[in-house]
Amino acid sequence: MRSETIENYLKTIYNLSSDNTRVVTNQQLASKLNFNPASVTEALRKLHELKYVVYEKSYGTRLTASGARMAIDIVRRHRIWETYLVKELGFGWDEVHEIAEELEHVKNDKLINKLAELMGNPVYDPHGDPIPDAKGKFQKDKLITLFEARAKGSYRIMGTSDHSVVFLKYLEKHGLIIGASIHVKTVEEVDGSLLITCQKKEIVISQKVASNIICKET
Amino acid sequence: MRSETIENYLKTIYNLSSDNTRVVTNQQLASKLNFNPASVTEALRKLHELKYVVYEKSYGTRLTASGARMAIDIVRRHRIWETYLVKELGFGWDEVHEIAEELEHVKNDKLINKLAELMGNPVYDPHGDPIPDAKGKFQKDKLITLFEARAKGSYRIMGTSDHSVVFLKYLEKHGLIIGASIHVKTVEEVDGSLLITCQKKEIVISQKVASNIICKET
DNA sequence: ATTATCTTTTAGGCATACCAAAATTAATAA
DNA sequence: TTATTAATTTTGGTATGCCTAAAAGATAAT
Repeated sequence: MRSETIENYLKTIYNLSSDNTRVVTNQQLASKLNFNPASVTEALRKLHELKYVVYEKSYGTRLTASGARMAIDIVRRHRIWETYLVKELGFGWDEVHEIAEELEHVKNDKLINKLAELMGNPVYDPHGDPIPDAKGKFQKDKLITLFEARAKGSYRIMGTSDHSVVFLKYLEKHGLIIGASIHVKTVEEVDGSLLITCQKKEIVISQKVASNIICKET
Repeated sequence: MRSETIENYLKTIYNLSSDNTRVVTNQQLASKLNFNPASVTEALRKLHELKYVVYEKSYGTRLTASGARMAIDIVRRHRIWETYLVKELGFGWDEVHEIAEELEHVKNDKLINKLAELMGNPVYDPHGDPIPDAKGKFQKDKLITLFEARAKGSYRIMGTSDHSVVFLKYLEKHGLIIGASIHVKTVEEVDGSLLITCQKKEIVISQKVASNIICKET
């Protein structure tokens, strides 16, 4: 199999399986890749032989450890390139996806690591998606403001940068206390506001508030 | 035909034909591309249909205008990437060729032009090969020092930056006067010295001397 | 001019990666 | 449970781009 073919399948399976927690169906893959389902069946059988996926017929597919690693490496390349194009070359965040789709197939660790280093090893790309490091690990411990996070996912509140009574009362009212687990459900591009859940309640918080909440990914 | 296949053929034909001045044989292509001659025949017939080459059987091949243009665009992308990798990312000049071989296939004019701009639109790559501009033209009129040129080719001496009597006598002694045509035969990487011919005589000139001779490509 | 050599082309094959249509299997509803 | 519907797989087919071996054509030497 051509390496680009393998990469496109693994990447798509990874994205559809939400971090490899779910099994992916042939139909999902076929529609995402714009292929005929018959082609997907054929490809999956080969990927199974190559030990990149576990494929049980008429059931579904999931990535093996080596398949997931390869997928994460592709994701890293894609997101580093997107970040580079936006931050260093001045592209708009909406025009970089297609270019990164091609650049991601250039497999050279030194190149990607140098680009990452040049930008201070960013942890999120311009769309707010997390960038795995060279070892394939997603940053989870670094403290960031909720504004910097700008990504769907789960976080734990670790502190605030605004210590005024007004602000702390506001947080307390919504249960946004230190140690609380929150979940970012949507990120509004227009004004940077976030829709989050905290203790089963949904709250919309503004960019301003978000930028004063210090948290870490969980 | 896959665009990468087309590009690899056109690029190779361009390089073998020395700026499209000669006709290229199937065997030359086959050995350069590490393909069987039979495969080359087949590909050339398709490239002829696609109007990228003029191919007469058992004679040879040359690029059409559109084929040459495409080849030059590939050369531009390749050389811009090589320059970028060396100058901006700190790669060694000897390790960038393979990476550029992959990056050159990413066709996005805006990307290449931004990279070029970032570097001040360089006219030579780290190996001393000329970089065509976005319109496919090679720089020929710009005045440069012979040191900057660092490339095999023909030049005309247009002046000097060192006007001392000693220097001018030195030049005169070797016939390196204003208006003289010279030809750079080899560039010594170690010390930047050049082996040139001037009026049929061979002369080695140091980097120091070269950097005081102003010339233009002819 | 004829033979020997070298190059190019033809002919037939193979793997990849896609497709459409038919057959099978699984899921859902009556 | 059976019928219906939906998803998956099988079967057979296509274009691409490479291959080898044999045939044809061009070149060079005697």
